[in-house]
Amino acid sequence: MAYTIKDVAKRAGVGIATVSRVLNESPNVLPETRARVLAVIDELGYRPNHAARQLVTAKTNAIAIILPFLTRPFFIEVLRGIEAVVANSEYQLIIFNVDSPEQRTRYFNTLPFLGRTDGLLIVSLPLAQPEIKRLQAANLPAVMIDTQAANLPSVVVDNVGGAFKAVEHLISQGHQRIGFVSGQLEPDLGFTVNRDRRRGYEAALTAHHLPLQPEYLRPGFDWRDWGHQAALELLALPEPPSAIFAANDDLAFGVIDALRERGLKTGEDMAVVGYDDLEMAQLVGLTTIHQPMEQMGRKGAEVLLAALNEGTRRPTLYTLPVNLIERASSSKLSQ
Amino acid sequence: MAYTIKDVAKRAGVGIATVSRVLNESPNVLPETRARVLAVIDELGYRPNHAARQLVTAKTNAIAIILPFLTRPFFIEVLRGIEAVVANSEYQLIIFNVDSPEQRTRYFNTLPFLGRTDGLLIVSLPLAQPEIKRLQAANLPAVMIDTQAANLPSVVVDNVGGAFKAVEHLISQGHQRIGFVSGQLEPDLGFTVNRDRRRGYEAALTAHHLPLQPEYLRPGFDWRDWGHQAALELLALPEPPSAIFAANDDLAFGVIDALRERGLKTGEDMAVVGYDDLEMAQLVGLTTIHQPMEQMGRKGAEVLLAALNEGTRRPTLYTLPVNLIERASSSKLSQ
DNA sequence: AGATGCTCTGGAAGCGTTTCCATGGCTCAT
DNA sequence: ATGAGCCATGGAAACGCTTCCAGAGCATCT
Repeated sequence: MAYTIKDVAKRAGVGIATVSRVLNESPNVLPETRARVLAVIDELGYRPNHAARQLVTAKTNAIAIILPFLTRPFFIEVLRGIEAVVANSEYQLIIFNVDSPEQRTRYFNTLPFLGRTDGLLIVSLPLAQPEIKRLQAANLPAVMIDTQAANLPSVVVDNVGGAFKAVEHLISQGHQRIGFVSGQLEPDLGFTVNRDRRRGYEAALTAHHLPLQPEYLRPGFDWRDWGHQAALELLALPEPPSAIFAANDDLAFGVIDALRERGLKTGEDMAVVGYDDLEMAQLVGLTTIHQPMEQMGRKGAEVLLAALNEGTRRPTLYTLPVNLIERASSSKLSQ
Repeated sequence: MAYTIKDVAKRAGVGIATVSRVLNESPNVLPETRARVLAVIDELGYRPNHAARQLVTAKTNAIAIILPFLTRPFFIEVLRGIEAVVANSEYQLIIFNVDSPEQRTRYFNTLPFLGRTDGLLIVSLPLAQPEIKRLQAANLPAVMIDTQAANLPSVVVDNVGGAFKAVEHLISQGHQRIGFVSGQLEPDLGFTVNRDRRRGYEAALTAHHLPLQPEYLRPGFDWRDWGHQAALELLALPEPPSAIFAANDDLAFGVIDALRERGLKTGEDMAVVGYDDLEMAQLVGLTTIHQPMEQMGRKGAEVLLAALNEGTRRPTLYTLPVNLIERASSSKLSQ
C-alpha cells in the first residue's frame, strides 16, 4: 500500500541498510548517497512505518498521562504544562482519564499503556505498593505529579504549608472563628489533598492558640455545590465563623454563592480564602493560595523526559512553592 | 526480556498459532486447550507486544485528536465528551495541541499521527483542500468538530443562528443599540466562529429593522482582556450601546469586569449576553447561548468510531442545537 | 609490496505477531 | 469400510524496519 524502505532503496539504487542509515542520521553515509536517498524519500513521500520501527527498537516514542477528572481546572492546568514540554520533544502524549475507583483499579491491573508507552506520568493518584512494584517490574519509568511514592520521582506542592499560610492570613486579618470547607478526607481514589490542607488549617489554629471547633469542619465533596451547602450550614450555627477557608477555589465559589444568596457581602460580612488560584479567582476577587499547576506539569514532564533520555531515575522529591494571593474576599475584620 | 508468544506456546505445549487464536478469540480452539493457554498466560503475566501486532494487522488502536488551545474551556469540554466515548472503546487517545499557525502547518505537512493512529478528530481547525487531500490519500478517516469540510463528516453548531437568538433576545428586551464584541474575524488559525456570530448579529438587527452601526463592532481577540477593553471603548462612545453581545463567555466576563470598574450594574445599566454557557456563566448570572460542547465531542467521537468499525464514511453534516439561557445580565431595558 | 585499518555499503537475521496452508484425526453418509 | 468434509492444530511466511556482520575500496604505515 504505502511505500516501504525497500521501494526507496530500489529506486535510489542502494541497499535498505543505507536507507535506514540515512533515516537514522548515521554519520557513515557518503553525502551524495545521502542526498540521493533523501531525494527519493521526498519524491515518494515515504514515511517509515512506526510499528516496524517500534518492534525492533522496542521504543514507542509515546508517554502516557494518567489523571482523574480530566475536566477539572486543576488537572487541565497540569495537563497544559505537560503538553507544553512534551510537544517540544519527540514524544507523543496518550491520555488516560480515570474517574472512578473501578476504572483506576482496572488500569493499574491491566496496565493498558504497557508496551504502548515508554513512560508514565501519574497525576494526583496515589499508588499502592503492589502497583508500584508492577510498574517497576515492567521497567516502565514513571513520575508522580501532585502525589508521591517513596521509590518514584515525585513533583508535589506543600499542601500543609499552603493551608497554613491561608489560615494564618485570616488570623492576621483579625479572624478567630474560621470554618474549613473541604472535599472528602478519605476519598475513593485516595487523594490526600483535603487531608493535608486540613492538617495545615489545624496547625495554623494551634500555632496561634485558637481552639479547634469540630462544628467548623465541613468535609464533603470537591465541587462547588458542596461549598454552597457547607456555607449555609456554617451560617446556621449558633455562633457562625467570621471567615471560611475552602480547600479549593471551586468550593470557595460555592461559598461565595451562598453568601450572596443570604445577602451577605464576601470580604465584609464574611472573609473567604480559597486554594488553587484558578483563572476565575481573579475575576471574583478571591483571596487564595496560588499553586503552580502548570509548572507542576512542566516539571513532571521534564523529569520523565530526563529519565527517558539519560536514564536518570533517582526517586527525587521536588516540592514546588505555593504563595498567598491577597484579594478582596479577605479584608480585615471590621468589628 | 518480557515473555513472548513463543514462551507461552512452549509452556502450554501448543503451537504459537494456537496461542494467537486464543488471544484473538478465534472460535476454533478446543475449550480445554484454550483454558490451558489462558492459564499459562495468566501465570506468566504475558501481554502481547503491540508493535508486532500493529505491524501485521496495520491497525494501531489509537485515534488522534488535534485541537488548538488545549486549555480553553470550550476545548476542554469537547475533549471531555470525546474522552468519555473513546474510553469505552478499544481505542486510545493521542492528543496534539496546536497553538500557532506554524505548528498547525507543520502538523498537517508532516502528519505525525500517520501510522500511529487509525483515525483523526479535528477540533475547530478548518482544513485547506490540499490538506484534506493528503488525509484522504493516506486513507485516514477523519471527523471534524466545530468546523467543517465538504468531503468529511462534520459536527457543528449553528453559530449564525445562535448569535441571532442572542441578539433577538436583547431586542425583545427593548434594546435598540447593541454592541458586538468578538475575537478576530480572520484569525491566523482560520476559525470562523467570530465571523459566523457576527453574521447572526447583523441578521438579527436587520430582521428587526435596526441599523448596523460600525462603531458598535469591536473585533479584537478571543480572550477576557479584550472584552474588558472593548467594553470601555464602547462606553466612551458619544452614544454608547445599551446592550452588548459578546461572541463568547470569556469576552463577556471581561465586559462585566469593565462595567463593574466603571460602577455600572450589569443587567441594569447595561445588558450583556455571552456565548458558550461556561460553568462560570451561571455563577456570574450571565445570559448566554448554551452550546452542547461535551455533546459535540461525543458525537464526533461516535461518528469516527462508527467509521472505523463499520466503514461508514459518508461526509454527513451533523448540526447540534443551541439555545438561549436567560439570566440576570439581560433584564428588560428600564428607561 | 604487503599488511593494517578505516569508511562506506549491502545482505541477512531478527524483532513478535497474525494468518495462510497443510496435516492428521474425527464423524458421517454412502 | 471408505472417501468426503470438518475441526483443531502446528509450521512457516510475512509485516517493515534496525543492526550485525562481512566485504570492497582506499589510504597509510612498515
